[in-house]
Amino acid sequence: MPVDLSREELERIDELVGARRKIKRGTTLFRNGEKFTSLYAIRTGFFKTCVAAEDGRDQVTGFQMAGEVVGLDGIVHDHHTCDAVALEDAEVCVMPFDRIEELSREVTSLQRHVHKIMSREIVREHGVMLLLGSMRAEERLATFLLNLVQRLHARGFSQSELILRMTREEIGSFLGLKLETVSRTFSRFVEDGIVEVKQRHVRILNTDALREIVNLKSAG
Amino acid sequence: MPVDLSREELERIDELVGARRKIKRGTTLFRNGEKFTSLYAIRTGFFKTCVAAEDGRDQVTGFQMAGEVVGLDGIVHDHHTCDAVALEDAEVCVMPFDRIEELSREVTSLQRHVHKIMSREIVREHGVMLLLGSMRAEERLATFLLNLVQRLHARGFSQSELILRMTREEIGSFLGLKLETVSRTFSRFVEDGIVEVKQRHVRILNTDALREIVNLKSAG
DNA sequence: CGTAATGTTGAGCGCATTCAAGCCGGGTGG
DNA sequence: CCACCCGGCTTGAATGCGCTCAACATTACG
Repeated sequence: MPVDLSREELERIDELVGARRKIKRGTTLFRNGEKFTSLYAIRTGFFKTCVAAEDGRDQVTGFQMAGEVVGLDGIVHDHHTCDAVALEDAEVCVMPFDRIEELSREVTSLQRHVHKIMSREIVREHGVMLLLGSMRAEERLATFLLNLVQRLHARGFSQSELILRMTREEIGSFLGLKLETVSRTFSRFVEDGIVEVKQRHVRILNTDALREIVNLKSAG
Repeated sequence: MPVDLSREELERIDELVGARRKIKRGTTLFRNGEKFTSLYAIRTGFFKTCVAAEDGRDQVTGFQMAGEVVGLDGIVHDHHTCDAVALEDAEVCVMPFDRIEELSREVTSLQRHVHKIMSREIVREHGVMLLLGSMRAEERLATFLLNLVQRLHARGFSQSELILRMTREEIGSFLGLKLETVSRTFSRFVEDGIVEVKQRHVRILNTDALREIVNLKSAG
């Protein structure tokens, strides 16, 4: 948790980090219906969260990487309402929510931090709603790639190269597209010289072109 | 705020309700870019919240009614990232966020309540993402109507009759559809005897049929 | 090395959109 | 009181984007 804190505050916050937990690729950190006890800070690895409709269809609601927090959905009803699945071997810090609430009554900056994390998630989801509600396939994929590479860059990775940890189907589920459409859209980007794609390895050749696709939208 | 509280706690919470504010129909409670200071509990009236893309398109992210809270988006960056527009004359309680944080350090049940409100919003948005990402027009509108009537019923209104406070275009924006599609879908429901529609007045004749539409989905 | 999972590509279709015309209802001013 | 206007709504016809279905290619993995 990268916040400005005094040493004393930091020591207090160490208290709330309970056990660490390793999650094997393909297994769940928590599942829809399970009792909610903790938030999880991702240390390493990559997750997806998804909600399910009764008929079996599911919607990926987000992809999370190191430094991000999952589990906020469970607070309202004391039970989780989505699944968190590791897309590669991962490790998380388990932060019992009781402790978080207890500590954030004493440490103002932690309280503030928790509020911001939740608000950030709300704002992020607003962005996804905009994407799902009004963008076309190319815009969605361009937005997705830019967002992903930006978050990776903030973690010290390349601005132009990335490895997708998720399948075309999972990307499609997140973006409200079928996997074939995702694949075709990738191919169009490749034809246009915007990216190189070799399976899950993506190299962005022309970031500005991606930005244009996002900004032109239907106005073009 | 309907929570179980001791008398003392209730008195403390009264402290955080600052002024009330009246919002005329068509005007904004807050706007994208404005400084964030407070959350707002809706006392009367009906709001929409919407985010804007650079090119002018906007996406309605939700409709809010009495008893619901708006403004959570502003916490992360100390500025609002969406607009809240009154769809009819409305009145809200202004709750300065400083006071909320202060008080919720002392009143455990308030702290818990604030966390639940934010988590509830996150879960609600998951549902909208599922809708936008994987449902067809009929399912979206059926889901929308059922949700609206259920929330109204919880406030003492009819289970089967409602007045839409928003235009077809606003419904469409929320559901990721064009206004013509919303209109056509309403017409289809009318043909099928599921609802009666006279402008913004809607009477649900067959709730089960709406539920079926939602649950059958593409599996049908 | 063989099998299953994942990804690519093609052809045809269908649902929602686009474009366009007309309708309804409420409000305003003559 | 009626004529008019304008925003909101409905409906029709044609288009097109993304989906479905299907075949094949590639990769991962036991």
